[in-house]
Amino acid sequence: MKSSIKDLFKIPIQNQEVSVKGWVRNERDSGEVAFIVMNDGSTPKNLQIVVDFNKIPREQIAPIKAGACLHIKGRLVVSTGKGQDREVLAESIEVYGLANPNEYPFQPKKHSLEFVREHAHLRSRTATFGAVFRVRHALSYAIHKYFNDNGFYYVHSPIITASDAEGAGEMFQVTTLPLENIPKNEQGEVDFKQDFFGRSTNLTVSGQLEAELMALGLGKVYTFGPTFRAENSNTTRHLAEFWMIEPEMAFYELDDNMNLAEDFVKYVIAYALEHCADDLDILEKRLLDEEKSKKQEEKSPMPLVEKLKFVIQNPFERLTYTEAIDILLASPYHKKKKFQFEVKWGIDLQSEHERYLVEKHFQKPVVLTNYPKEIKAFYMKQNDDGKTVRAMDILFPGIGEIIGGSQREENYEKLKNRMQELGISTQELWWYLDTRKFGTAPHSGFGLGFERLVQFVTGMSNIRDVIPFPRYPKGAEF
RNA sequence: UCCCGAAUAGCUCAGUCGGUUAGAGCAUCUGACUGUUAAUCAGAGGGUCGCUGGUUCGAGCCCAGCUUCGGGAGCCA
Repeated sequence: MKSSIKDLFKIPIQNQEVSVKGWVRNERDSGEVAFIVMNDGSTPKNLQIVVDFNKIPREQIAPIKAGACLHIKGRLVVSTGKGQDREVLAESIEVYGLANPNEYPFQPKKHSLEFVREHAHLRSRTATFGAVFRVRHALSYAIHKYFNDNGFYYVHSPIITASDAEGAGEMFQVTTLPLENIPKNEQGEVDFKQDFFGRSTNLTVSGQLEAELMALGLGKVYTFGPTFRAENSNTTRHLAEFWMIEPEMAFYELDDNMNLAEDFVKYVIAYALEHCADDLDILEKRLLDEEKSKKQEEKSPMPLVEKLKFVIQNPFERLTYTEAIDILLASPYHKKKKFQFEVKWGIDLQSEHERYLVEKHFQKPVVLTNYPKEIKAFYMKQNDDGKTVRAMDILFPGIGEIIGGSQREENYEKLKNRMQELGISTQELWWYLDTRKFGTAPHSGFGLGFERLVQFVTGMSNIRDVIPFPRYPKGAEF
């Protein structure tokens, strides 16, 4: 295998011949020598190339500017300058591709995230986004490792589905019908019988229902794939295309589900801390720099790495929805009428309420359980009180709900009745109901928005900056 | 989708009360410098002030609409 810059930082420095390929971050000359700062994406560290004009003519490196791609052959030596322990004395330079400085968008200076976002096709070459995407990879790998090591099977839920019953949001229609001449039936409705699947289909909003089918046969499974919402959401926390992790476990009850969720999320954060220390260091400095101009109350209470360590070292606070409402009602915020939305039992908690609980009251992740059934999905297991369901949401500081899950209703009659109450077609979801008809079992699961996890770990405030090519309303350019 | 804010050089931004030739830092280019760390120093080039329309003797500045971006909210993960 060819050696990367990451490798070159690990080997002993012995004046040996090395080959470096990468992109120029910065270039400067000083009298008889020039310095080229190179990065190849393998590590956040840059490698300094020293060019002696007695060996390589000045004219040859004159056109080399930030953004160019080079192949350097030279010797790995101890650096005589400060700031790095090693550097490469160039013996030959092959130019793979120059970058015209009048056109290449990134200059050797600080850019705003907004500007870099507009050049998403090139942003993996920047220090910040290199770090974000390496951390994203590490988290992704850690997720698979965790589940694999704990006896879960990775199942692939379909991207195209016919079910629209989950009610998770607006969906993207999938069709081969000609848009300029849509076939209609005798009632004047769109005739989906002529469509590719012979029925109306859409991009999946969740793999949960399919994961349940698989769990009730394989035991413990998880999905990790793209999901789609056609909501007109313009926020720093929503995407039209995002990746979701959805474990589903037979014979797990609500407490087992909570234990798993907490252990899982702590594991993947710990993995990132262990394997992405350099990247997290860059991201922590970036965040501190970004927050310099903010008011004290808007600043993060602790630096990024400290925050991540705090989360994995302390138990999450667990309480019921009812207890949470009581805390909110007794809070000084409520008494001073600082909440914009009314607090009373039965409401769906607003962002401001979740933030109060997580950031002000407990100051750590919070797990809320046993929500009113009216504000939760049809498939959640109903409690004996007739009012609540066995739901659990994990709330994180800064990003709100990161995990939503529940024990599922395994009783055929109760599930069917609840679907009918909510006007969900039991005929369309006959296959889902079948699992309760044949050998039903208690089971539980949860969903985790992957990008929100990446946001939390990297400290990036906009979700569009933690996925390489974000999809959002009016945004699908790259 | 709703509320608030913004759009001026390649980037980040300033631009006073509506008034002559629209500025700065960085980047770029030219030159200087025997090892720099976002090098430094000297000089130069670089503008359809987001778009459309309006008010006015006169608009970067005022008004309206549109577009895009940012912050917050809703929907949610």
